[in-house]
Amino acid sequence: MSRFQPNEIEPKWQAAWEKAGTFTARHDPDRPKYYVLEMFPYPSGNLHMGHVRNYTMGDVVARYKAAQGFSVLHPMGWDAFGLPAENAAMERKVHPGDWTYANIENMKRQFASLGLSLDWSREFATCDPGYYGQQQAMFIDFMEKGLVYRKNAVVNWDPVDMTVLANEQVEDGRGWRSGAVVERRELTQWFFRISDFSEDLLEALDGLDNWPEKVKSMQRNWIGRSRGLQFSFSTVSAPEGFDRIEVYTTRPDTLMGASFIGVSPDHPLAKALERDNPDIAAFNAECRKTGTSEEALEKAEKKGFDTGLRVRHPFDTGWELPVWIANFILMDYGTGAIYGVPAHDQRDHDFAVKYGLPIIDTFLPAAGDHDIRAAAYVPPKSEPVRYTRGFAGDEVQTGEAAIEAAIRFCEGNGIGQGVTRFRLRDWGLSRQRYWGCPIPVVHCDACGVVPEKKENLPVELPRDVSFDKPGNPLDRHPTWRDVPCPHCGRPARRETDTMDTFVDSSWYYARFTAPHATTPTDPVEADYWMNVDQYIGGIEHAILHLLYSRFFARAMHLTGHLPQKAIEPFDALFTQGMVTHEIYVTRDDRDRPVYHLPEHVEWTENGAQLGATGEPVEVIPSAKMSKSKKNVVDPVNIVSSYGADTARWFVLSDSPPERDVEWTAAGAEAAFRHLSRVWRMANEIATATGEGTGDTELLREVHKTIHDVTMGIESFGFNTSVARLYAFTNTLHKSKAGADARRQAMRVMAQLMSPMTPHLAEEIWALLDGEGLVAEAPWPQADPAMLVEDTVTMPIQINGKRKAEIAVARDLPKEDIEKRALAHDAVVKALNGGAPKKLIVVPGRIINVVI
RNA sequence: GCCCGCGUGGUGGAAUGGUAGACACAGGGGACUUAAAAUCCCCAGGCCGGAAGGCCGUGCCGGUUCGAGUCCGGCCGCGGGUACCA
Repeated sequence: MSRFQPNEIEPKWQAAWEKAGTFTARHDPDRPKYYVLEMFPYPSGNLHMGHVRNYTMGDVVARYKAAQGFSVLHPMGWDAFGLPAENAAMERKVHPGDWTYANIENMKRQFASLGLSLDWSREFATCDPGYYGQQQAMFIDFMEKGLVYRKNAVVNWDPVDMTVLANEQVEDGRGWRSGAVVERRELTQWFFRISDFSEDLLEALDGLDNWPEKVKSMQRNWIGRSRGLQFSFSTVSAPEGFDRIEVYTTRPDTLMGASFIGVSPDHPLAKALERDNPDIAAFNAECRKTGTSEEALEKAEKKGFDTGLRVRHPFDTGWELPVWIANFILMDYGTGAIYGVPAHDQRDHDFAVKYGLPIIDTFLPAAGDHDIRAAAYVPPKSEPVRYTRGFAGDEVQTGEAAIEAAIRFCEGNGIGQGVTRFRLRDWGLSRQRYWGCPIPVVHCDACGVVPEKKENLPVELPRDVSFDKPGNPLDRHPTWRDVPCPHCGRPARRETDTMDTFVDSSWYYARFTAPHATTPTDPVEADYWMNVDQYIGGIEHAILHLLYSRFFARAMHLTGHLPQKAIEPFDALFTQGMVTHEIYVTRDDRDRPVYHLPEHVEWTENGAQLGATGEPVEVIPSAKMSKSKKNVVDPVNIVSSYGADTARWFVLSDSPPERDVEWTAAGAEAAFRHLSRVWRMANEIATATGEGTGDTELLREVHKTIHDVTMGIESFGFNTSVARLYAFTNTLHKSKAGADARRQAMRVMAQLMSPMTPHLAEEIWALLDGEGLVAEAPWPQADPAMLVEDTVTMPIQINGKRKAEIAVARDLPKEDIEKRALAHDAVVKALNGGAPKKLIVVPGRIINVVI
């Protein structure tokens, strides 16, 4: 017998599938469709284990659903715009387009070796003009529907490189290349009105029954609906135009505990004051040196500046409160101004202690006490508390009741009004970069902002650009920028901002239903294939990508590009865990981290070191594999030495799909050994003859295995399906059943393995005279009658601890089980002549004797 | 900081509130072999014990329950997101 040789059988079956057109999606009105989609990859140039895991999972679902008779759509494409291409252009003097398409070619070849059941005829990259041109057409439609607008927003500005930085490019407040302190700078930018959909995007989450609760929970918090009071304080001797300061609070019941007013450094009042006050200007400038990310702002040391202005408390005009500028107040949320209640907010408490501001309690525990000097008192809003400075509602009431009472009271007294607000901000889509989808508008001195004519789309990126200077090459392109106005024909300027790459990935699922259509979608195809029945991707996309896609589907429906049923485009979502790996780092002469690929690191008795130089390497615990940290593993080596089936089997077997998995080399060898063993068994069985014993027992195991493996796939418990197939391999190996029974068992096993190890499954299927391709064979059915056992083993617990077990007939009445249990030696001994306090019998499950 | 997860043997993990550790990896013992590889068989949570058996055990502390890895509360640690990484 020859050996198991994946590099021979895998290309053979890949060719057979291609010849048969097995994976070509067919619009077949007579069959139920199933659309399975994995989040498409960024073409970094190399497949990594995270891809293998993600796409193998999707492939299991796709192949399984096909076997169940569905007309399956399982497409693949490339999320091809983005920063790394521009970085490559700067570092290696290659054109971003050339770099990207070369990466795609390379990765596609690697993909092919995995034997995924993909319909490559639908492939596209988001950087194809054919794709982004349709995106531009939709942008224009969105403009017409009022879903797009422009406003000022802040960006990270590198004053040395004179360029806008991504948050990722800001390290400790400094630009990653220049090392310059980053500043916040305002630019006019394009926005989608996603916040118009806040309520709908929130409410509709309740209907997404097949989404993970954690993702819905994250989105709910992100959208962040809050109920509160908006009102204004009247100011004392403020600059002109600032007679009032508008604030929003979710805790109006604490108004009598107000201690100060805080405004954002970006608040109009703060900006007005800094014109005449150099100290305020200096403070604000200092605040603006914090990056734009929420994380940076929130983690920064809380600082304030007393403006000297005062406001009057709305309940008591003799009570004046100081107005501070505080660096932790975000201009983007609420009104950019708050009042601080140190007694009931820890951040305000810290601030009050730091600057010697009063701490005034408004409520205390209903029973007991709380030292308000030491820490803020912040009980859950649902907990009843005793109001010491209440002004509406009962003395003892919950925060929730008090908030509503306070809103009613204030509204009744002409002090502001109750409002519902959302944390969700509009989606800023402008990027000052080259490698993205051009925003298809023209700026004309006479006509203003004019959309490009649709017949002129796509607005293509110019090829001839240089990256020798930082900043957006489109901005300094000699000819691309200067165009006639589409409206009046006079000289005008193209918009040089491109779109956020999240726009590209917000509708690709819809484009896959008609990837070659001359409109963004084709109504007939969209109607047949939408929605995505199963979407699979990383948890890191739980909020932004998925929320933006939900918004985009709604916007596409409003502009006639998707049917009503597709406004929630993903019927079911599965978030797989990440593939993690240790990180290897050394420091450069400026003590900045330099990351190293695992393949460049060697382990010695002194620890990890660089293979080339022997320089010691610091090992940082496992984290998400990312190109920037270089903690990536190349699966190509595994495929070339063990074959795709081994790689697939391994990534499915070692960890539950939703959990992170740390990649190890150890398991690959074991996976290969197992598949070799299965292959050997199939060869033995193929030539076996004669009768044996235990045919029925083997058949029962076959049916139990069908059941368990099927349940595993249905519930995304691929690792348990794999474990079950391991166990069945052992069973079949030990079985003394006759040749026919073992052949039948082996054929079923090939079918059950086919979604996971499709090449080996085909080989075995052919070896055992299976009909046609196993990839096109119907899924085996478990016979329910074969699944039930006649006797069951029941554990006997005494006081909740297992002490014995008895075997009873499956349908033995409860009373008889009780009798049998009480008669058991261990129970008799434990009872010592007495009667049990309680006897719990769950038939088929457990017996618990309480003494 | 805030939001969301996760935490089980040496390792990856299994377990509708009902026998914790299935199935593997690494390890140990044995068979086969001149030998090795490969393959096959067996052992294996910890502690005590020759064994029978006993005690402990799912990050930590507490609670609900006849019964908690699973549910609830509070900690600790790790990870993801934090609106310009994708």
